[in-house]
Amino acid sequence: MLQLRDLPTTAVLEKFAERYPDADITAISSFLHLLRVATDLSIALDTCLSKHGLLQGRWWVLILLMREASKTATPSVLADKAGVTRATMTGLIDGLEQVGLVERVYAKDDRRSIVIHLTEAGQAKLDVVMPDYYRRLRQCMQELDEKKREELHLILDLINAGIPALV
Amino acid sequence: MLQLRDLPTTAVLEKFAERYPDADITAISSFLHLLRVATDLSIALDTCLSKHGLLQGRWWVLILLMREASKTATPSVLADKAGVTRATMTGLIDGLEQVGLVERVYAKDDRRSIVIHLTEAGQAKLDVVMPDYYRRLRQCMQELDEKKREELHLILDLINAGIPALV
DNA sequence: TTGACATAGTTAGTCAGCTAACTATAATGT
DNA sequence: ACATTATAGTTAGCTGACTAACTATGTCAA
Repeated sequence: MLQLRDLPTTAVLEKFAERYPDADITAISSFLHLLRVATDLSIALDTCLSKHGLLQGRWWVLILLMREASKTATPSVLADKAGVTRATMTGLIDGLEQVGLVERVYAKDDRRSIVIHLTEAGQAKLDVVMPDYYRRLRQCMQELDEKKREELHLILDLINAGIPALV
Repeated sequence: MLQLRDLPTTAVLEKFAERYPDADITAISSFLHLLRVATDLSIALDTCLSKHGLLQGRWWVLILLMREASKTATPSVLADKAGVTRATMTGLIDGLEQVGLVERVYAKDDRRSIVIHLTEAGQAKLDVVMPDYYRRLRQCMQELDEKKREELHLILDLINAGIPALV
């Protein structure tokens, strides 16, 4: 995703709207603002995680495993939940297995399938990363009171409902 | 950016909050919701642009050039405004130049520098892409009234101000 | 004035995503 | 029962970001 360092001013958008009458200035402005803040958040998250030797992909896999009572899941399920292809998940698991945070366990009932297991080291890594992440995130959002958080939730759902119209 | 197909329920977050007391459940929920909607928007934008043979990077370069009265800018300035490295901008310009949407013009005053010029074909491409993009975006955001757009703006600014705390 | 540093753009190599094709195994319908 | 189809995971190769190193040119201070 681009970082959109230089968002258009209203004056620029008005100029564009003269040439392209379909332009809805506040819609464009909201859209770009949303993309920009989200990109900056994502970059900040990566920076935070990289201090612990993780990136978003691997970190998310660990979290998905921790959510399970058995601390295990198949690569296919993990891929679906993380929103990546199975091929990408193979790579993420390779990386995590090499540093000992997860292990591949071969299934007996279906010999095509394997399960990925969160190791003790993987859980220990989360026990360091998550408190740090949660503490930082709390600070990041502290100026947003509960009312604003609810407003945001509603607004995001409205935008989300409109996404099919964009494609 | 991950696609976060499977956001945690409040129940899952409460479970995590037991183990990690710093967890601020509505902050986490807002954060992930924002990232997810923005990612989906970005993917939808790419889908829309790809119908015109563009991706976000190249499209944004064309827009930045069109904003200028001279329809030109240097690669360095474009890189800064698009939030990519100069190396990446070299590649974006290569691609745009190959299909004739921009051209490199060698500067006389500073022989290190070149300027990138939006060609007639580049302007013509924008004149097709932008109305389509604006029309779709208007539809996508149509359920968001002006009041909600202002609320969103305010909320995003608050979150943005908190980002340094996340890094 | 000239040596050190700064700036503009490019090149080479890395990385994490992707698609498409592959192997192995399981499930299914005739 | 067995040929076809579906599923699980991996591999190979592509892409568009990135960093680091490079060439060429400009700037500035001793």
